[in-house]
Amino acid sequence: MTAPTGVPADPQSPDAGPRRRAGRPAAAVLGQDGITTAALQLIGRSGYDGFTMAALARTLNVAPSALYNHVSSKRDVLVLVQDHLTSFVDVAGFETGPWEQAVRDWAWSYRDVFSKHTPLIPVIAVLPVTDAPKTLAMYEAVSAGFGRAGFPQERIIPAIVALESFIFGSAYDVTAPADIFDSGSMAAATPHFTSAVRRLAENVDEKPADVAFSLGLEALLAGLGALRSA
Amino acid sequence: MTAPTGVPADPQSPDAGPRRRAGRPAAAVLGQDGITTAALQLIGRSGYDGFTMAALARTLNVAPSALYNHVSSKRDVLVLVQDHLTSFVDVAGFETGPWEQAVRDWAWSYRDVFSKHTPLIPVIAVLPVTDAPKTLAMYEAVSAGFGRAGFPQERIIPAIVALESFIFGSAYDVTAPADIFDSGSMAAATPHFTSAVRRLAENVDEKPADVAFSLGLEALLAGLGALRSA
DNA sequence: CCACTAAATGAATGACGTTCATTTAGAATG
DNA sequence: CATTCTAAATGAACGTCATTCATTTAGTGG
Repeated sequence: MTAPTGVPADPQSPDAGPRRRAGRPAAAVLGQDGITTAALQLIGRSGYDGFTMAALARTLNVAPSALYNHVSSKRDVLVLVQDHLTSFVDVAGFETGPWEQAVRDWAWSYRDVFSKHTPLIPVIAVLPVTDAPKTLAMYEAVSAGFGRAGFPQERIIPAIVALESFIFGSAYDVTAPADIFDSGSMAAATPHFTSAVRRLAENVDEKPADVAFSLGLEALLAGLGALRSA
Repeated sequence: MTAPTGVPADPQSPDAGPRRRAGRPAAAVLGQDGITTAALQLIGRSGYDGFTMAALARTLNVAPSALYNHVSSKRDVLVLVQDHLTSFVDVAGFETGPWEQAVRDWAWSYRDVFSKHTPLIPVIAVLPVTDAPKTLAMYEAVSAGFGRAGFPQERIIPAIVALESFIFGSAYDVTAPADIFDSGSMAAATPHFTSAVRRLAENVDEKPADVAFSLGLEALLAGLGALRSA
């Protein structure tokens, strides 16, 4: 219905760079790879609040609707980002070193990566591995390590899932405000809790989230390690 | 600007019940308690997708904007719901029974409650306890139990946080699709993982999420329990 | 009796994700 | 070289939400 103008006027504000005309450009918007890295940049710059399809399109000098030629939903973009981030998780230890240290390195790096991306956790946690090849590769490396370490086959997946659950929950913990346990005016009514919190606050050297993560991880390592036969 | 009619015509569709007139009714919209239980009902009926401020208002026979007299944001409602749900978590064991069984009961019930409310987890995980009195009460009961069981004061909060992290992550796991680990066409490229998954699938008696949760919880119980002095 | 105030209204706003008809211009085909 | 095919981009709608605001209403307390 709208009168086509052949060369549409650029409606962008003057600060925006020159916008590509319609038609097939040199290499599209760079496809899913380009979208993924652009999304990662945008998230790094503006956080997940500023991460909007419109903002992502602006980053790529493209109209928002153009994104839907390469991706079928915003959730799709999040999945791409998630899978990309997984390649930063350290699984090297599983090929060489002892099981315990391998799990330690893996778990810490896994937590660190996603503590900066907690909005992805609800997505990852229920995502079929088919939709995330790099994540699948990570599972393969970890599974192989568990097998080599002498885990019975039927315990490998449950053990990994248990560790992952702990990791995801702990990633949230990293982002919690420092005063999350400050009971404020209710302190008198909660003596045991309040005194325990005070003791925790006395330790100024280590971050509370790291203390809790270390404690839980070492407990899991000891408990799960006992399942090995070798 | 709009001409006031004194008695405004009810613009609702015929299926809606009689709408209250403006002004101060008998007991408001029931205040925060009423909103909380209405929200819980609505979520139970329509899930978190259907849980919208408009839908919540309709449940209460009220205009959406009226909710903002009692609550300052949708997130506020979620916090109210979260705190209410916490009262369903079982902490009875901490007052009577042995520590291990108390933690078991607590952890399982905690996971079960929030596995049906995973959209609340990002909210809970970073929520200051001041904003959630019932949650604070739960922490008090748990802290007291840990103290009685002989935990050193400075380890109580980290231990609870570690357990909670594991619980939150595991709550997501409960909602994961059954085929989440089906590697599909990539099966050949991931032999270790694929064979481990196959072994898991052979167990038809127990749900995978329960196996993983039990495994991780028992490991944590053993590992953390060793911290007790008594 | 009157001023005060809690509470409800409904219209308006501003994001945001997503859809769709249409256009464009390389690539492929003959 | 002409024609057809098609991936990719456009911009104008939508529809859905949360949230705000000026205004009205009706108990309550002085």
